[in-house]
Formats: sequence, C-alpha cells, structure tokens
Amino acid sequence: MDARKRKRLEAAGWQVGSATDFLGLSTEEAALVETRLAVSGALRMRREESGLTQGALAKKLHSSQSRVAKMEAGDPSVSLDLLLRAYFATGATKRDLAKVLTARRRRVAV
Amino acid sequence: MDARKRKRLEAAGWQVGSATDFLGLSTEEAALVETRLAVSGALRMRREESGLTQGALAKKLHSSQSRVAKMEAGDPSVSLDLLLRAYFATGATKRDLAKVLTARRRRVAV
DNA sequence: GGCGCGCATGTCCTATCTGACATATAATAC
DNA sequence: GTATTATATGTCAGATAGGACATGCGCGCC
Repeated sequence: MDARKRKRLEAAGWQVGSATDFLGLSTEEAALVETRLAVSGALRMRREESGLTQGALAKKLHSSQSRVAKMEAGDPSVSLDLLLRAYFATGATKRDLAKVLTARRRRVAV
Repeated sequence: MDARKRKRLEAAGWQVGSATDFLGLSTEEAALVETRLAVSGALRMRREESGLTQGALAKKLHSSQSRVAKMEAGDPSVSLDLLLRAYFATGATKRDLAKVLTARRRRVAV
C-alpha cells in the first residue's frame, strides 16, 4: 500500500495495519495525520474567535466556503499547504503553529 | 510571493503587488514560505546526520532521489505534505517540528 | 585519464488537489 | 409555516504535484 492511499484511509478513520508498519511508516504517517488534525482544529478555533464565517475566510484566501469546511473537517482532500495558508491567514504565526504542535490534545469546551 | 500564486491572482483579476498586500496576504505568504524553508533545512540536517543518502531516504518514502533533492532545495513543486512526510520519515516528531519552527535562523557551519 | 558516488535540474505523464457549484442540514427570526 | 444564515457534503473540469527517468556537475579514487 502506498503512502498516499494509506494517508487517505487513516485520515478517514481507518485502521491500516500490515507489514509496512515495521518499517516506521506507521509512526511517520501518524505524525503527519496528527499534524493535520492539530492544524485544522487550531484553524477552526482561530476563525471562530475572530468572528469570521467560513465564507469570509474563504474570500480572504480566494477559495470557497466548501473548501474551508473541508479544511476544518480534516478532509484528506485538503493539503497541508492549503491548511497552513488558511491558518496563517487568520493571523497566526509560526510560533503559534509550534505551540499547537506541542499542545496536549485539548478537550472541547462544553 | 511565488510565481504560481501571482499568476493565479492575476488570472482572477487581482492587482498583485499593491492592494492585496494590505489584506495580510503578504504576511501570510511569508509565514508559509518560512515554514517550508525551515522544514526543508531541518530535513537535510536530519538526513545528513543519520548518514542517509537522498536515494536511501527516497526509497523509504517510495519516492525518488530527484524529488528528495527538490525537497531540500525548497523547490516550489514540493508540497508541505511531502516535505513533512519526509521529515517524519527521518524519525523526527511533532515536537521536533515545533522546535524547528521557533528556532532562530541558524548560521550554516563553515 | 576513466569510474563511481552523491547531489542537482529539467522534462515527461499521471495522480491528486482546487475552486466552483449544487445541494443538504440546522438553527434562528419573523 | 418560510426566509435567512452558517455549515456540511458531493461532484467535476482544470490546475498542480507526484514518481520516474535522463542528464549534468563535482569529487575522491585508482
């Protein structure tokens, strides 16, 4: 199974297990998926905190509301490039990103 | 701003180099580019420190030597997804990534 | 000199991602 | 009720990134 396919499956919530796990692929993919999720969560937080709608953010990015929704949903069809572009467009900095990457998984407010 | 983005904006009818700069686009692009460069530099460092050739790393990734060369050169044809996949494949963690993002630009050894 | 090794660069063809659009759902206001 | 607003989901043509391959460059070695 190639890495791309694998990524798609895992991001979609699948448990992909096979011999390749012994080659470190699993760890590497996990880190990537975690990174994506961390950014997409942080993006939603920043957007909501700045009172922007998905449509408004999309306009800033010259993108579309549906794509912003997919970013925040962690949809595997969204690249990290686009995710980060959106994240930075909310005013976040590299330093903010670093924080998000080290932060322990946050419990959502209720 | 890289040529592709510029082309896209211009094709969409924007004046690049003037008004759009005030909308935070410039800052956002800068952060993205800096992030890419930071990762690509860190990748090369980790690869060399672990004594891997570009070809060997490529094999791990099921990619090719030329693409690894492009990653490390910061070539715009390489996505952040691929860059991070490679970085994590060297054994780096999210925490390592966070460090790289906050580190002051390092002077290359002479 | 030639040979091999590691890295860089450019060009294919194909796979994947993107913005746009349509449409659906949910919540609120009237 | 239905209108509006924000978000979610699916699809598609066109744009872009992918691996593979060829080739060039520098360097150490014999």
